[in-house]
Amino acid sequence: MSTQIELLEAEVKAAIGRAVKAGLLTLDTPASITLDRPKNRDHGDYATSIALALAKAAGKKPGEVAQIISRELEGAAGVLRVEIAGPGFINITLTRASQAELVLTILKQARDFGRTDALRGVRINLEFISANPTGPLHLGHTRWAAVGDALGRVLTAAGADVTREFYINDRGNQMDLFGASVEAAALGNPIPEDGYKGEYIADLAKEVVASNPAITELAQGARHEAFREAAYSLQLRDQQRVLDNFGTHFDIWFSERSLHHQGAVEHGVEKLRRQGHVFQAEGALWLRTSNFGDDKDRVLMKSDGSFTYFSSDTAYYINKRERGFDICIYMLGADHHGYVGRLKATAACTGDDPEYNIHVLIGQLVKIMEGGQEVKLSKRAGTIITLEELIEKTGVDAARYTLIRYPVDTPMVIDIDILKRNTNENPVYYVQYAHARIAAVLRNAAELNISVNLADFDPTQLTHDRENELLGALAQYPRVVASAAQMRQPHRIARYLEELAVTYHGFYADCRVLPLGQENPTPLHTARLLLCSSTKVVIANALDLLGVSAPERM
RNA sequence: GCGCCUGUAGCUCAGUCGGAUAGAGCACCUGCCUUCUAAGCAGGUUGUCGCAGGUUCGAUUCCUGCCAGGCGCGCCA
Repeated sequence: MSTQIELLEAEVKAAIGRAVKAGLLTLDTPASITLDRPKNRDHGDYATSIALALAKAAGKKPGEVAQIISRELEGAAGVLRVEIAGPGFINITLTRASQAELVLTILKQARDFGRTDALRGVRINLEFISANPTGPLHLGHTRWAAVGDALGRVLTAAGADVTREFYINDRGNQMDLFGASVEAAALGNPIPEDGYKGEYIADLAKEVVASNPAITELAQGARHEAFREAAYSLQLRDQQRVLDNFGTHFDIWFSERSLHHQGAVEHGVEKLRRQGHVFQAEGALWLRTSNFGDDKDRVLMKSDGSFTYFSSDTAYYINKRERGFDICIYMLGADHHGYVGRLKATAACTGDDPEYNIHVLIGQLVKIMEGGQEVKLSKRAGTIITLEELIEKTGVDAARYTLIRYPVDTPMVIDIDILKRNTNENPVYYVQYAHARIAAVLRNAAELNISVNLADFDPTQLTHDRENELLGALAQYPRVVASAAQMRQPHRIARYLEELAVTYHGFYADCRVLPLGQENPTPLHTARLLLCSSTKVVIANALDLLGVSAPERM
């Protein structure tokens, strides 16, 4: 079950333990050892700077500590050579065969290879997109549609129990304005001053009237409501359809209205009151969020007796926690970063630990280039690019991959023209190509009747540098998944995939996998074939975490 | 004014607890398919890691200040 890295880390730890026991070192054995994959191949298969880190505590020079540890480490399972370099790095070279065992591990675990239990048992509510149902999803939502979904998959792979949730902002002035806009379009009246003006409003109007011709005959008040509700339902369904096509699925579509209907807001206020952070001032009801780092206190109920949007937010958070979620992750756009303080403070007001129970990810905005120019997005002016349009232009895989490839706190620039090109200017093809290439090799191998029986795998066959590099890259995968989950950074999966693809392509160029001409299959052919097969498994698993397909042919 | 994010090659960007000679793609040049997918491989060119201090064996990474850009600071939703 353990990968070679984990085993080696345990060996290093054990070596330190032995040194301490023998009185060679006086210090506490560190809880974890970090092994790095050195960039320079002369530095062995793995390197650790643990001796440098422990030098001070041990009261010795780093070089001496490294000497002591490396002496204990020599002869450990699978270790071929231990060397000390520079100020005290310990460079470890493994026997080739011990590294090659990984192939069997991967092929046995197959789809489960890379899954960890880093977050086992943790119930996570992952909320993202949460758009108003007053228009199509646009590029602002797109980044989250891709990244949020990928994060959900990554957290699941790390063992967490994840629920993806979309909060429908179906309450308030925006909805009325939206309804009034559709109504006006249907009746041929001018769209209200602050109304929605996109073409889709006219389309919605037609659709509403087509499905219910009598709607225009209703009395004004009833008509207004009927238009709003009909348009709402159509628009929501449209959002769901588009997200479905994009491969982003939600477990729960949570209506803000339902929160109010079930009295959750009053319940939330009551809970906060019991915690002692609610107070009355200037005729309004406030939450003292400033006690927990917020810049100012927030109003829960206005002096006119109505609840604020903030009160919905707090109620919603409390509702999530009462549904049993340990961690609530929010994914918000940079234009909402002002919410972080109050959300965290709200969590603290309910008695939660804002460092653990709530996690707010802020995504910087996406800038779009097309035809060499920046495309300005304005819902008002109707110059939005919708998620659907982006998919039409680039395809789901290219769009998803590009959006996920960058950390969310970087403002990113997307050039539509580049995305449209099916060339390796888009790294997704480079990665997918590696997968398709392996698939082709495996197809050809099947025709040649080469054994892919695990029992015929001989790890000592894999002695080429390229094979060694590939094995090293494959061994990284589980820890990449774990760190992507822990850091909430799915882009790490994409970057890893690119590295793995580079390594595979290099291997492929230098290491012939199948027999040439009339040559008979040898154990080396089988070993390389199984190495290819295990690489294919890892690429497919990683692409799956991004929601990107792993094609058999390209 | 206060707060969050960003500043790394000509362009777009990577770079988990500080680690060895700072990386990738694109762009530009040169080689490699009469045998596994050339959407590939190999090689070449490209840097004041925004600036200035500090912390230490060691700083692109941590701390402080400054400069530049993006975004936000309602009893709006």
